[in-house]
Amino acid sequence: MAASGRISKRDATRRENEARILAAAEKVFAEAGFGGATMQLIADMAGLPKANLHYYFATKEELYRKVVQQIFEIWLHAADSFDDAPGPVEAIGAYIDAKMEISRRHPFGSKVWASEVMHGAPVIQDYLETTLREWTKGRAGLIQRWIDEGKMAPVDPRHLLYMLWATTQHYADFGHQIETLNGGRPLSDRQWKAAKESVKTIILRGIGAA
Amino acid sequence: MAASGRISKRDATRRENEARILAAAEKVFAEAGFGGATMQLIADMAGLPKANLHYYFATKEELYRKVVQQIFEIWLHAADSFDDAPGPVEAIGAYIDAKMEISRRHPFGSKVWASEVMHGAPVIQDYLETTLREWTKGRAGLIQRWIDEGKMAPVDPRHLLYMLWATTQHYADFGHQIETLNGGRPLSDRQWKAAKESVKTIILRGIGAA
DNA sequence: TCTCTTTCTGACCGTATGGTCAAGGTTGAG
DNA sequence: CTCAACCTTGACCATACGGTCAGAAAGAGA
Repeated sequence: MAASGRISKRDATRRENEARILAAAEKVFAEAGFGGATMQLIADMAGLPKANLHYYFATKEELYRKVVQQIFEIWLHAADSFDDAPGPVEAIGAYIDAKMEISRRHPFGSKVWASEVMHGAPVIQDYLETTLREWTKGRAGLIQRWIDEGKMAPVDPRHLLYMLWATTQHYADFGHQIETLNGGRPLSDRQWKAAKESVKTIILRGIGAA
Repeated sequence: MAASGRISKRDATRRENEARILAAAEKVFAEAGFGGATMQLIADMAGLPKANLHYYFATKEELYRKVVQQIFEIWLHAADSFDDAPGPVEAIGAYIDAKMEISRRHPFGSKVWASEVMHGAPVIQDYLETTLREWTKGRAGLIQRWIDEGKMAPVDPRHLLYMLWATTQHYADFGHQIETLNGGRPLSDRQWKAAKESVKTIILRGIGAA
């Protein structure tokens, strides 16, 4: 029974299996693309028989959709940093920090998202047209207000947002390239910190807010 | 015979067919990913029977490799802008212009490249380790010199380069998202110009070179 | 025109993939 | 303990895909 806070063994197993599958799927979709990913590979990586995947997720599309949605949630949540800030320096600084952290912690998710958008967003087009459009409109308005109040230089708010997305996500999506150019080694803690600082410094100075 | 400047009908056809196939392949690989792309679809788009593709390109991998190489060439060529410039403003300004123009003219190529790198660069890893590594080292050194000469603010040259790549390529790779946020319409000439200016303004001011 | 080489193509093949299913196991409420 | 609901899985199926091939067509040189 689930009426109390008690979770039954069934519920626990279900949750764990779903989580395992989603994690494996995220990785496989990121590394092979939707077309290149196979249910068998995801199953192996999750340590479950393939038929079991289809018990939890009827089709490959459905599984993929869940993965993409999961990422979108994380994405949106990072935007909170943007809100409760008095001005552009704090807001954008915190947003860059948050998004860089996501790039570091969820590189697979970022890649799946990038892949989805690059392929014309067949699965999450409606999100783009509703949630993301709203979000963008709101933040662009906020930035415009800061400009009007003289808190930053007059730049096109939308292109600034694109720049923030591009720059931060690049560290996840092109992580392999960066790693190669770093002598084949992943960025160290110190290097990640330097990356964050570089991005923040250039952009904040670039918008005349530092 | 081809000893003279004369091109035989055969050579002409060959060239045209290869070009058609490569163009179709670029588009299909960009829109579906390597795994999602099918030789049949590429063939249809090129207006040739599938078996004919295999006459010109033995395998799907070989065709894909050619597509990626083609892009890499264009990529490198854009870097010329970087060289014959007296200082950061001219060099980086011209580089941004060139790369934005590529994003606009070759969005499919950019996507294929992004996809390739995101999947761990299985095909062009050697290019990353040789040509790109050299190129990056050279430009980073150049930027460092400008910093030492007081022509720009002290920023990490590599992270600046990543920022340039990320920002400019974003307009190709995430073009669909940008289009959606633009009310479903592709960016107009005017908007592309504004994009270029925004990027240049923010980055050049960001590195204290404007 | 004749002949040799290159190009073209419909039909075909083996394989891998997404998805199904029926039978058997496990869990938990009453 | 019982039974219904839920979960697990090996075996199976239809399809679609990359790639092959034999022979027809077309071009180039003589």
